[in-house]
Amino acid sequence: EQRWKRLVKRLSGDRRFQEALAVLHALEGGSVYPGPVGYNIVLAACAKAGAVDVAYDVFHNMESRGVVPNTYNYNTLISVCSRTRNIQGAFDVYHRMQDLGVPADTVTYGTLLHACSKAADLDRAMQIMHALKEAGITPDVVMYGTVIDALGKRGLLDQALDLFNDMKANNVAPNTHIFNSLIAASSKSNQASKAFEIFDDMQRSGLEPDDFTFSSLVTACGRAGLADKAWDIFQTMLASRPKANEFVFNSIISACGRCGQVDRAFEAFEGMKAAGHTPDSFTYSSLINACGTANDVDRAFALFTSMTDAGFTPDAFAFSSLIHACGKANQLSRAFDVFDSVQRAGVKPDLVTYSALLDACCKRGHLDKAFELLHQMRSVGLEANEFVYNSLISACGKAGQLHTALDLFDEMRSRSVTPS
RNA sequence: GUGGGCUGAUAUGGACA
Repeated sequence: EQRWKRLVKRLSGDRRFQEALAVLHALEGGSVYPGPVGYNIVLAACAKAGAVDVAYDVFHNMESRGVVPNTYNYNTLISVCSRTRNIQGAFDVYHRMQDLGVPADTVTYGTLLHACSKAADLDRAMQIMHALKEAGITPDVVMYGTVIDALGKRGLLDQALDLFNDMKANNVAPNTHIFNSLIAASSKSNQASKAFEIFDDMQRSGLEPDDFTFSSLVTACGRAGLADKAWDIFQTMLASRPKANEFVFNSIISACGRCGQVDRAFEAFEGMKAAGHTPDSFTYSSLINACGTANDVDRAFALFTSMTDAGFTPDAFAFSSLIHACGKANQLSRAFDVFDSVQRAGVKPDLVTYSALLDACCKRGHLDKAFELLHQMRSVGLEANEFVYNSLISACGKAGQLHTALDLFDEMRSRSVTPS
């Protein structure tokens, strides 16, 4: 009886959706009835794979086979829209289920809220929250969590905290997700002390901090320049939870790097490997950055080499970090060498790669080279952003080229790039 | 009626100031 489920799961997990459907069709009229559950396994796999069109096909296929979609099926379809930031599609599905009298549940609302959040439509999310309360429905902990997290990601820490209080006033008990979101929100808003307040609150509530908690805390310290505090909390955590995951290690490496603590960053790097984790692209670019921040270009290059020796393909982040390190140490020709090697490595330089090099040129007063790069990036379809304009304008200013600076400023405004 | 299955929320890396 469970065999067909495993088969359908495996097939749809391998993106063999048509074969999965064929299995469901073959079961029709037999002794087992996969029904909405069977189709939802396929739908959920489409959602994970981001295969929107296939998901709709599966949904229609289910209907045409006389299987009436239930709340779960509609929820999954809403989730598909949500993942692809198709907020309109999500609400269309919701309205359709209302029209057909299929009851919405907490998951429906939670998924809709998540859709709003992914599409950065916080007003709509708040409207839903209010509408639910008007209808006498108290949002559950996941709904609160979704909106709290969305607010935090937009830098609206105070509103996130307001909602946190609102949920407690409604007797909804905060869980680990909620506290972790708030700690991450504090980190994003560069409020490390707030992060620790929430951390204390979390422990007073009897909840165990997890890897999410610690990586957010460490990141908060790193952003605030609290090197020792980052290291402290990391060490304390290791004492009680030696099996921290790679996120935690990457976070401490990055935090140490930001604070100019290269040696600690490398110590954590060793600890990471000793813990059995394979360093990933986050690890390497954080380390390169750590070297760059400390003006140790040679160490950055050595690391870059060991990274490729280990069979790792550098990505645009690694290259940009290396270019930035060269620029910061006034090694412009080396920066250009790296830039050339980007293309050779088959990596597409992106806006940040260009702007790192362009800024290095600007800082050295090589306006000609900077404008050449501007031209070059435009020729591959990359437009200048605020960072690029700022670099150029400030370099023109220093070089006494006021006309050019003003022209750039006008151009920037006419393209409605916000000056800062 | 009850239980179960498929669906929703959290953390890490690069450029100007």
